[in-house]
Amino acid sequence: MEYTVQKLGNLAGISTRTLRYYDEIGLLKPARKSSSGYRIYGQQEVDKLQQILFYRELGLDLEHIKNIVNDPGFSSSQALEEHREKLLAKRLQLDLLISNVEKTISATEGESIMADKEKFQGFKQQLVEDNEKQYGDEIRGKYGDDLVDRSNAKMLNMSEEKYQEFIRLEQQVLDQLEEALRTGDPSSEAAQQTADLHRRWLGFTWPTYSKDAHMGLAEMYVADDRFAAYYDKVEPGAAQFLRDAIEVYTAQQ
Amino acid sequence: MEYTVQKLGNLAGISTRTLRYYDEIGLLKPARKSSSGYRIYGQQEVDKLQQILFYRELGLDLEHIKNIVNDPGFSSSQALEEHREKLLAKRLQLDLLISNVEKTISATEGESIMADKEKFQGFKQQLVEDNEKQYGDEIRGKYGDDLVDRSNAKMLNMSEEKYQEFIRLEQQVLDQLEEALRTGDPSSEAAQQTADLHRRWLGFTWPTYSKDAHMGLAEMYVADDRFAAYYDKVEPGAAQFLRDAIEVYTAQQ
DNA sequence: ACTTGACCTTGACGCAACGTCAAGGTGTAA
DNA sequence: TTACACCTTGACGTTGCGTCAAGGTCAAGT
Repeated sequence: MEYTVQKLGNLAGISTRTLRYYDEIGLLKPARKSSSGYRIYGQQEVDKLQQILFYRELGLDLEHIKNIVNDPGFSSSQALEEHREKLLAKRLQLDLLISNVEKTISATEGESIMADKEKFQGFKQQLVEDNEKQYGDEIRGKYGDDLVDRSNAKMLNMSEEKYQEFIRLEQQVLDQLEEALRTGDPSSEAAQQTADLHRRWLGFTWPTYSKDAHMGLAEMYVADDRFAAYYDKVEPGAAQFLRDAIEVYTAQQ
Repeated sequence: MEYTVQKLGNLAGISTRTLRYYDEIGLLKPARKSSSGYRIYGQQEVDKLQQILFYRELGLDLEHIKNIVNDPGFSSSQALEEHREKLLAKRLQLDLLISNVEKTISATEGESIMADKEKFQGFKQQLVEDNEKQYGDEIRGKYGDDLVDRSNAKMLNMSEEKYQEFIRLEQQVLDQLEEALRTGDPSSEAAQQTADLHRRWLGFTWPTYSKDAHMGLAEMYVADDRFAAYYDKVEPGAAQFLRDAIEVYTAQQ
């Protein structure tokens, strides 16, 4: 039996465009071309197409399929195994996505205040992850894996009331920082109060306190644009000012 | 604070190209442009970007995000709910994919004969599904839902030994059909034997036998290119011949 | 012989969300 | 002034086709 594009397309349940495309990328070439240039497929091509569609159903991309069906020596089992890994990873990601979306939905239902909170939570979580990626090794090297992990866990599992307190305190730090900035002096009473508030604020997310870690974080506030921006919202230079205040604070205690 | 593309990019952890793109599609436009044409973003834009990235993390496409962040009246909860449905559907599909890939892998491990078998299984399954889509209503209307469902279930759950028999019988049908074709007569002994073999072959997948259903399937062999192609592999016209033989067979019994 | 109408061809744009050059203007520190 | 980092717009590439568009081919009916 010989088939033109449409015949084969109907047979296999695919469009003629798809067959032209497969020809174009060398995945499935017709057995021959008629005198007028028509693509003519034979039985071998039908069989091969069946293989191709089988692997396509499994979600492999055409480049891999090309290798599998054209190169008999190609390890299709290895390709499938790799493909499986990719799919599993994709599912993990998808599960995470779904749980995040659901969390967001249930938060949105509970009024917009909660929505903001959840948004912030998500943002925090992302911050933690980003931070982990960028500074993870460094901080872990300095303060140990355990501290970092416990800090993250503590933040993400905070209770509702604690969270409200945490938020209030955060705002207080910002307010106090604004006032302290007007003194222009990092060792002023207002500035030192800011540093103290900041220390208490840290208590919500850090399992233990140490001057070194406190100072290290302060340094990061000026080194990392993302943190700097958070405090510079108050006023440009606020992050630097806070860092200086904390330097005095940690030296005094 | 004001930000150029790179500053904002670093702050948010995205590329400048992404910011240009968001500007281009009207998702996030800079607060203003400097005299030399530089994009300048302000605090509002930073906040908006944060929202955008939050929803992006949840996997929403930019078009939806645009609606959510630009149109305050837009129901973000509805968008999220729809998004959730889509994700769940995706996960179902993914689960199915993974199970198919794993089946294929374990089949491939048990030697290439098994690989062929599984491939065929998959193909059959697809055939059943396709067929269901195309003729489902029609057949179901004619013979009842139950018969169709049970036929599918029977085929997909066939035991290993049964399956081997099934395969052998299938080959016998084809061999016998080839021989019968040489007689050129659908009522010949050879042709009637073919029809009988075909009947027995059906017994493997059909829960009950009826002449009507047998004849109906034979009609489908010539009506549907996919089935026709399967038998026309033997020789062009084989499907038609088989149909004719079955017509005689069912009339005689 | 001529006209439909169904089939075939190649070519090229569109899709989502950017990555990645390329060519050229701008800002600033040495 | 020279370097160098930063900015701009423009445009192609990615994946797997869908969807026209403009134009040949083939069998059937008139």
